[in-house]
Amino acid sequence: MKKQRISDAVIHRLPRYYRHLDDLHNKGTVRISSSLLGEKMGITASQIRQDLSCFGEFGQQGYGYNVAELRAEIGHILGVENGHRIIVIGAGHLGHALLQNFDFAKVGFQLDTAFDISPELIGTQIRGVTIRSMEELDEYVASYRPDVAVLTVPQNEAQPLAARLIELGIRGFWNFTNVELSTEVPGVFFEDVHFADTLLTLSYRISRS
Amino acid sequence: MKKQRISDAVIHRLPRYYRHLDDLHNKGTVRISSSLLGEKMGITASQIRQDLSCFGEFGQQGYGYNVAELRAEIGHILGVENGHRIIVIGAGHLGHALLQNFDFAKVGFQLDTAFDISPELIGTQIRGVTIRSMEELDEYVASYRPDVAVLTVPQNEAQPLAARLIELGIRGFWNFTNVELSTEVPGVFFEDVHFADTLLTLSYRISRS
DNA sequence: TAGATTGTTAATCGATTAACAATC
DNA sequence: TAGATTGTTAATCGATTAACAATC
Repeated sequence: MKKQRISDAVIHRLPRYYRHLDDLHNKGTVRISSSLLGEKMGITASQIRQDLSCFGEFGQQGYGYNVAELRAEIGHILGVENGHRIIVIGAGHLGHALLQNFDFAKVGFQLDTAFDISPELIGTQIRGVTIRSMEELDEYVASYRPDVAVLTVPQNEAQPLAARLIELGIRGFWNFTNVELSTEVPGVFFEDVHFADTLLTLSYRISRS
Repeated sequence: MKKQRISDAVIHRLPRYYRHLDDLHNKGTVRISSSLLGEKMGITASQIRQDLSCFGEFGQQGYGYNVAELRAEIGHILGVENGHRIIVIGAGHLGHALLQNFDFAKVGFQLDTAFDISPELIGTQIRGVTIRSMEELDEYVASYRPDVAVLTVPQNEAQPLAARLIELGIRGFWNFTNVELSTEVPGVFFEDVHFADTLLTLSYRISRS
């Protein structure tokens, strides 16, 4: 096992490994070789072994990998056992869709609560999660200290809201607004989900085929 | 201008360029140099010039790039003027959120119609888009020939549905189900939006900071 | 044991960055 | 003109692939 900085390319493949291993696991597959997994994922066996070697030795010569074990190891690397706590800010259509459909627990997140400004929504529940007033936000975050905030608010509110939350100790943002967030504060991370970008990539591809 | 295969890395940066240029354009910025744009985007000026050189010469020595012009050029490369036609399949929470909030026109797509199985939804409209019965799907696609389908249906329906749509001539899939789609048919493209992957990346980062 | 498959080192390939002549 | 900044070529860096000894 080499001990070095993990490249972004590797980090971005980890969730994919996790997803595919989870898939195999659910199908009852007990063992898998790097070549078979590579075939399934459309990457080389070499790359898989190289990637995994950044984190340890999880396989066995002549056998391959135990699916359940490797899945758990990668889950561990990704931090799914850390019980990170998450809140949703903005319960409009998209926020509502996430609250209703997205399985936060499956990726190891504990969904605590949601916030919105709309009086009709405040006090209601979606799948057991209470929607609170934005006025309670500061106090809530200060006392319950969630790790991550999902931002499904209007564009122009995103950056100031993020700044406010960073000050209150939030360390991760799952950002669905179409702005790229940033901060000077170290140890704070953003994952910007730009829907339009992927659709434009698709547009590019079908435009020249 | 070098004429060669465009790498995925470049293709994935194009929408970002487009977004940032659009942003500058909306702010009234007339010209921008590669170094200033790079600063804004967090990449090197060299990379921007190298990327753009794959498609042509859009700048001027000593001046930089005209924002409106470069924005239009990249839009053209991405195919936003092609008026691609798109349909949404599945008008549950996520499909509904997209219909309600996502600006398809802004990325050059013409949103034709949506489909769902729910009798309560069929016949209703969301932002002027009619929701039709899934039973009309084949006939509709066969006669109106949309280019792209947005898949916001249950996981297990995704792959067979995609196969069916490919046969009917759909060439692009904006896939929000958590399965990776594939086909043998050439000229068909998939953009899988895996929400969980980005959240897991975030989990990884906050777990080790 | 023989076959399979790992983890790792070395080789290759490609992408990013630097440098600079050309020129607006 | 002088300064700025491009497009492109060359240099560097890093990521992917290939190869193989180790070993289950």
